Amino acid sequence: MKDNQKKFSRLPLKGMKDFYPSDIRKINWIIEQIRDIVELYSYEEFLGPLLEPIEIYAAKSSEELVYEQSYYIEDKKGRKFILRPEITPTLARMIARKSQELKKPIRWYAIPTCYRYEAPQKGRRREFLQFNADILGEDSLYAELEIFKVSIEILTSFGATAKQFQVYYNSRRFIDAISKYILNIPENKLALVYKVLDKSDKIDGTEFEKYVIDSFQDEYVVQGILKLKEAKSLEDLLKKFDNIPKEFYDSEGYTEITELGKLIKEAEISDYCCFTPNIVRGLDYYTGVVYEVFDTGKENVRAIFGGGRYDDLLSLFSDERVSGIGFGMGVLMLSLFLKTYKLIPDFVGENDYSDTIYVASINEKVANYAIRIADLIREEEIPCIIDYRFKSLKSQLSKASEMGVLISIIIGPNEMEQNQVSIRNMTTNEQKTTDIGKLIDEIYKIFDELEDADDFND
RNA sequence: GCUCGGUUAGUUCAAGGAUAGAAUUGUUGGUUGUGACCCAACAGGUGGGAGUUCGAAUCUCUCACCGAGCCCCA
Repeated sequence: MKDNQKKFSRLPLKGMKDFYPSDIRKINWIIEQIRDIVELYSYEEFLGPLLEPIEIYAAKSSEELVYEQSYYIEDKKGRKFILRPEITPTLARMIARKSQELKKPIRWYAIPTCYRYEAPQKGRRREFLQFNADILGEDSLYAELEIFKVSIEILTSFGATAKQFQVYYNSRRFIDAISKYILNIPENKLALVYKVLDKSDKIDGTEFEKYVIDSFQDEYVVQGILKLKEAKSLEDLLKKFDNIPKEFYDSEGYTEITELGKLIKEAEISDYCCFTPNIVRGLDYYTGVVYEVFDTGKENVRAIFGGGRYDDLLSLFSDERVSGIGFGMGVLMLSLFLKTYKLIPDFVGENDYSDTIYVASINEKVANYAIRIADLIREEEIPCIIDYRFKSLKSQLSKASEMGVLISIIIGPNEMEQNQVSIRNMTTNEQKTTDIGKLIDEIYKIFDELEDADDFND
């Protein structure tokens, strides 16, 4: 009889995803690899609450935006909280709380689940994992260099090459200097310059030109911005301008870019890095060097990840000035990149039972004995599965074989009486009966044989 | 929020108004304590709602969801 009751939808909520074991295996594999890299650089993991007060996000952008594009919840007292759309404000809060106590520079990373109420699309979901790493309290450009190196190493550790991705960097201070000393743009229009440049890669040539003209009526400025968009290198860019004043060359922005270029060269990561004057990033709080990592191919147009330097991150929470540089990376976007270049090996998604022992029992009378045997094996930290069907040995071994188990243990009344077990090598069909005391040794022996056979095959 | 394309067993696909099929997966079995092949049985489906129609998986509308993009992107 079927009941006619309506069943609920099996799908997760819009923009959310169910992670089955095979999905989790891939995600974990990716995350572990990233973790290995940042821990080599001695970054420490932190994490904060999923809920935060709305103000700490609203302060950075308009409150409307936060309400429109965030999940927020109300507690029983009617207070509104936000499901974190990013973790940087939480980081700032946590640093501000203990800034006197924490040794600088601070190197921290986090892998928070974040939420944004937006239309899902390629590389973007409403619930997503983000990897963040930041250095705080290190003002020198070596911090930038380190962040670049970490970014590059994360990707190369997966096997990605300089042909597949590039770090495009710039400095907002450099744009400031160009604007101020060369283009004579008033300071209150700087934000507009950032905004226009941020658009430059997103809309095509003629439309962009129109957009620039609409934004700045001045012909000289318009030409200047177009030069910023087109320049392939620093020298190339500066060649396009006549009469560059000395103040420009003395400016913080110019020296920062040239210094950083030098550091990149010395660190031998020039192949991966490229100065690109139209990279500015959308975020308001960036003040210095900004960068984005792009897939160089056509398949993933979006940035894989990006970051930059922010000088007064703590300002929301304290008067103390701590400068930081960091990046945030969507794990989903990274996995798309890795998939594009086939950098996730097939075995990652598959469950591996090759180190697992399968215990099959002839009948239920030996169940207790079988459980004791399994515990013995687990005490050795060897994974062990018991088949509780106690049916035909045929079906039990068949199951073990299907799963890819390499060693099975067979237990019946005969073995139990003698305090023995039968141990079967599933690849060679060799089977022997031994005393319980020798079980573990026998298991290791078979594992060794299997490994040798494996080496021989290679 | 907008535009376009989708939605049929767990999965991949058929059926283009009348009986929804296959492959694969899953479960069980193929006789006493020995797996991989093979065989059999069983299980499992038209996203929700409304309309047109004698009759709708199929045509129309609508909602939901999925996908590609746009806007946005902390």
